[in-house]
Amino acid sequence: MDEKLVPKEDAGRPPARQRVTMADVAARAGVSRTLVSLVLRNQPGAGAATRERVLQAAEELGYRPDSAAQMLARGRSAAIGVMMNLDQPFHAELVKAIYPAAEEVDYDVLVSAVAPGREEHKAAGALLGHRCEALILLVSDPESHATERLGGAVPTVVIGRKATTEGVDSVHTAEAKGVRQAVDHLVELGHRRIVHIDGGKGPGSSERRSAYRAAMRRHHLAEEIRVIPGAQDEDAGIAAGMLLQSEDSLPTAVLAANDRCAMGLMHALRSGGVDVPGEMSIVGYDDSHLSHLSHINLTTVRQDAISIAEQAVRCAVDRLANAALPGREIVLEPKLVVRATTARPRS
Amino acid sequence: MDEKLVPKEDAGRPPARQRVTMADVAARAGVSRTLVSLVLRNQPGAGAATRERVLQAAEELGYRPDSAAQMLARGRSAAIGVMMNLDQPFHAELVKAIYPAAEEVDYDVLVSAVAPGREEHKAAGALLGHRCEALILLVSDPESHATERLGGAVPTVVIGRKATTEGVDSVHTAEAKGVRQAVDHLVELGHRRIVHIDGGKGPGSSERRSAYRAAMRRHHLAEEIRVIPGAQDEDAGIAAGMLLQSEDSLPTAVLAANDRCAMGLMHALRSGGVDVPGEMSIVGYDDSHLSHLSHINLTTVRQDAISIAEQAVRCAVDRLANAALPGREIVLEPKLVVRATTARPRS
DNA sequence: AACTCGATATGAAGCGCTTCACTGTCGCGC
DNA sequence: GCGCGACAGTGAAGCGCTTCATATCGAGTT
Repeated sequence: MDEKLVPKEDAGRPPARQRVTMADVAARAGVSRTLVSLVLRNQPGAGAATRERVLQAAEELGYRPDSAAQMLARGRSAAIGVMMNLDQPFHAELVKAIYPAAEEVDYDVLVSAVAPGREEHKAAGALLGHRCEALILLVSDPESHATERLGGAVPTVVIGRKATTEGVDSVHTAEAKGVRQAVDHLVELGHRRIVHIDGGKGPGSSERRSAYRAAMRRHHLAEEIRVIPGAQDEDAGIAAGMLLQSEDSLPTAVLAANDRCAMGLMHALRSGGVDVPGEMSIVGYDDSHLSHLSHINLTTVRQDAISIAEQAVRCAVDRLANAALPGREIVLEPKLVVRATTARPRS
Repeated sequence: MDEKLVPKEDAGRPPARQRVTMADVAARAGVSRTLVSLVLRNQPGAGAATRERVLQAAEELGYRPDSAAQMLARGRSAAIGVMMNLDQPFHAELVKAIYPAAEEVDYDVLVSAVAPGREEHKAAGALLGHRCEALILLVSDPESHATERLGGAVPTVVIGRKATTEGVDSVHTAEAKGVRQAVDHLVELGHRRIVHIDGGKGPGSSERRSAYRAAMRRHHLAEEIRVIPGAQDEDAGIAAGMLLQSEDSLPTAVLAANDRCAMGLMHALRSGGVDVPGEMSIVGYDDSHLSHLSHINLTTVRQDAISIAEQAVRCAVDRLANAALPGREIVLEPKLVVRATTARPRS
């Protein structure tokens, strides 16, 4: 008899705090497990008094539903998986925005990060193992198209670049437009020698590169086109800054790969005694934390993390409702934020 | 008969890609589900040929074990939950280091981030719902002691400060020692007017504050003690930089709350024409990405994310093996990294 | 008085997996 | 030639939950 009651405690171990289960709550409230289930999910079917009793019992026992069991029983996880890269501050912004957006449509969020020794397919694989119903991939390597196929039939949204797989949605900003706005702004101020430090193989950089070229041509500045190979970090900006200063004459404006790159550039220039924006104007990209800072006050192109997140979640949910939807590409408008690092050229 | 075989497709919906389950793999390989389970977990008990056949069947079907079902059946999740704050770059470092450390001891990692509208107890609660066997809390608010109690009997490790709850372990660096090293270094260089910009209510800042005071006293510099209230971000550094420049005379050295704060300070000083380290030496705290950068080259106090992560995982695992362990406090040695922002005072 | 009905409650089945106890089948030693 | 252990493989139970079909009952309806 009591073997049945205490099946787990034979192993000589201390009483081994058993998990509080629904049955415990049911017993304490003197009702069936089914009813506990109903009450805890706010489903109708229980009387007010009973409901109260159940809630109290749950509270007293510190009951917490087991999400694994829930999902198994329900046949769905009610979770959206998000793959991110911890090195990218913008990813952090996106994830922060995805949480509320997913909650809005009653989904949990599972985060899986790419880390050294934990490549994209591993990170995304973990999400699939947890039976996430949809995947949102914040890619950092624009070449890694394999990951977006990993999901197979699971609705997948790629953030940061166009998806290349049939049936995979994507959300990103119109890089070209942002770059064009930046170039237009500089040209309007009177700049002609506008250099671009590119983002190497980072997300969006090839688009930005060609948009820069196109924008320059539109202003009949084809001869002034100059792309300095870079990356999306401070070091690239510093390197570019030193390169430029080692040359005969400085350009009057630089369009950096992103804010971090712009920061590095500014640092290098100011250390070298170059006045920004007096002698050189600088435009960043991202409108990250950095750029707001009072003394930095970087002119930059803003990508709106909140709308991106909302759109991505919406894509996922729509496709969840109708898997046959054709792949969508949602392109958001970036916005040039003019601050203090751009001005008329001196000459 | 065939009702049994296709129980789900009656609902008029399109064939509804069924999840590939172990039974599918078993059928295709012509063995029992049990055997598939064994093979997939590399357990002995299957012949080499069969094993091969099963693996191939799984491969062909794109089978992926359902971790919820696994955990339900096993009675354990084999996962460690990590609560982090996406705004803290150092948390990112820690999480990156926790992944491999956990893998080492055969645990998965579940990440749950604090975000606007998703407070600590919610983030940690989600982890508990997923039945994480242990919790690692990367706290950003040193006052939020309630979260560490949330886990109840679940092994909990707090990173970043001392735990205040019985039976909760903690891992952090010896703030005092790091600060002392920094002050010693500055004093050795000949500085006497050493100011500290504190980190407000950020993690570790009250410890650093009092360690600064103590270190100054040890050098008989009690009269020079000066703490400027700040925060752990660039803005605080900028504000402090402007404040200092508005005064009659500058101190010769500043110990900043952290690297970001130091960055802001440097920015403000250099914009104001103050030479670093010529006129003023600066020491940061964290040894984040930023400080390595060639042109920044910040002297700073390193906290070793990798060891912290390893220790935290070890604490969790140890307590998992023996819940009755007394609460441990693991204090790691910080290390002063001398770079280019500190030098002898000019005078 | 027999009935229907909504509100409240229950039991049993089953989600996909692991585990445990078990069945065959060999090959080997005595 | 028989028993025995090792190996290969199986079936059934059960993890904690949801869901479906069903039971119970007092109040209205006819």
